[in-house]
Amino acid sequence: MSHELVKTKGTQIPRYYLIQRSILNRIEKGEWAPGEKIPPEKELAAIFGVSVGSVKTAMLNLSNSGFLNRVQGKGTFVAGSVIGRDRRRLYNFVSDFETQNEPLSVKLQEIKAVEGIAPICGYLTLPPNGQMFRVTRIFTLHESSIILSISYLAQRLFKDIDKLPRDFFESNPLYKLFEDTYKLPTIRYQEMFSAVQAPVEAVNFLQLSESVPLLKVEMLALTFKNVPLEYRISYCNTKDLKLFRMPFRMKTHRWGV
Amino acid sequence: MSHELVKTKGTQIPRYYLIQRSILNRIEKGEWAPGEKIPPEKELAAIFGVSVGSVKTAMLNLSNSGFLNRVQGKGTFVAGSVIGRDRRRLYNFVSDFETQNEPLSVKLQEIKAVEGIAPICGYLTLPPNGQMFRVTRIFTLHESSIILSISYLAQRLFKDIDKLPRDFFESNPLYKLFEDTYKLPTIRYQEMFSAVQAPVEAVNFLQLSESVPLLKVEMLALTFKNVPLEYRISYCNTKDLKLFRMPFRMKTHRWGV
DNA sequence: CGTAATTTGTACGTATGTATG
DNA sequence: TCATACATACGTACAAATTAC
Repeated sequence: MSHELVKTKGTQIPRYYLIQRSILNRIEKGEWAPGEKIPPEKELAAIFGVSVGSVKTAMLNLSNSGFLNRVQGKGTFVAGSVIGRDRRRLYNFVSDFETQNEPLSVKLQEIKAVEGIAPICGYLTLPPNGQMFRVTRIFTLHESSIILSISYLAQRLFKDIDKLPRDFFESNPLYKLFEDTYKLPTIRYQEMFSAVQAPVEAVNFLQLSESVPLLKVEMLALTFKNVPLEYRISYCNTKDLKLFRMPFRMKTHRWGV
Repeated sequence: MSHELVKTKGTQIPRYYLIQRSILNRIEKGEWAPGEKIPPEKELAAIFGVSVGSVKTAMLNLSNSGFLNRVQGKGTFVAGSVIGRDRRRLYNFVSDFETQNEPLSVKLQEIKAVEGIAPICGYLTLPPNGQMFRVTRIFTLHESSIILSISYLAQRLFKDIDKLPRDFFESNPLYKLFEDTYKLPTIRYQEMFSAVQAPVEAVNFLQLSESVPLLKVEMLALTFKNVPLEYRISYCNTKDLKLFRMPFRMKTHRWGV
């Protein structure tokens, strides 16, 4: 029994926190991959040389923060991307506060190697002439095009993504592709909202008769250690449907509030 | 010692959940008001006839969900509105992903009794000719007007709010006024985003030379039992600054991830 | 199909550490 | 310095879900 936590006496850092960090470290290094089962509480308690209670606290914290999924009777598993964690998506397109969410369908328009676009290289921590892929997609609802989405990815991280079959892009969300094929789960993301006059590409792709105001959403998706994965610009036609943010609810123990 | 939890044996509902509900119930009824100190763990354990551990679990859940604030050595206190819970606000106006948040200042433009505006009465669960107050405010940054914000409140809930001094509206956020003066904390809110051509009021108040695209944010703020408090339309000029959503982080125990 | 083994969930009791006033 | 109240930590027991036999 090799206790990994050599000593905590004399320190003010709680043991469960050290365990959290240790587990998270293994996940970040890919030692424990998304979907994988990690050792049970009792086993971890032995490994770390602490009580099951301390391991439980650590695992509950990591579960609450979305890094682990715990299932009674089965075990504890490494979670994937943030975005897919909740059953429902964070954003939906609705016509009113009361109406239900409508599912959008995706169509891949183009995937192309590009390089050196000024502010985007900065977001992706690439040099000014950095090699990127540009993924252009259209989101439609009932035959009408609602969103033009343009994603930029570092070629370094997503080798040969342009060789993948189109189907990969249309049957799954992009973050799922990152996670499954490239082992890069999305851990957090930032968003910026603004309103713009529709640029020409948007007028074409969204089949607008003229330049109308569009909701522009810029998103930066990051994985572990704040490494940027994707910078995305979405132009949303909010004439009929508006972008709705679900009220956030966190789960705590199994019986949340 | 009058045990409030008569029995849980034979049921599948955990004790800590019943305690949660009981505490939350007292808060909703105003028995324990925002800011007030609630009995310590040991005392509650005696009241409910359970162990301190069960009370702790219940209180941690309520703390994580934002209904309670716990301070080591002081006690547990009833929290106020969601919006002010985190130190930083959920939304900020920035020019770029990297830039820091800029503090906006508020100016009350007008507060007026109005009635029967079609979809808004529905949002506020008022009859079609319902009596409301309309609060018009301008948010500025460095002398330039960024946001025109129009709030609608039910007169029934906010009696004589139009008699309050202007200062009340300009020195504090609106949710703070709701909570402090009317004892109505904001428990959750929904938002809808869209892009619109600036309407005439916005052109005037935001001193626009012409009609430009504006980010329109509709918000519905709710208190306990999903009672609507405020329906707000914000027109944001995103020419220079964009609406930025902070990456969400939840706290679990004191030493979060 | 029932039974046992595994694993997490709930619950109790106790002891000690640490922040607050 | 001391009492109070929450935080951390241990150990134990049983319940409930899942899987394998």
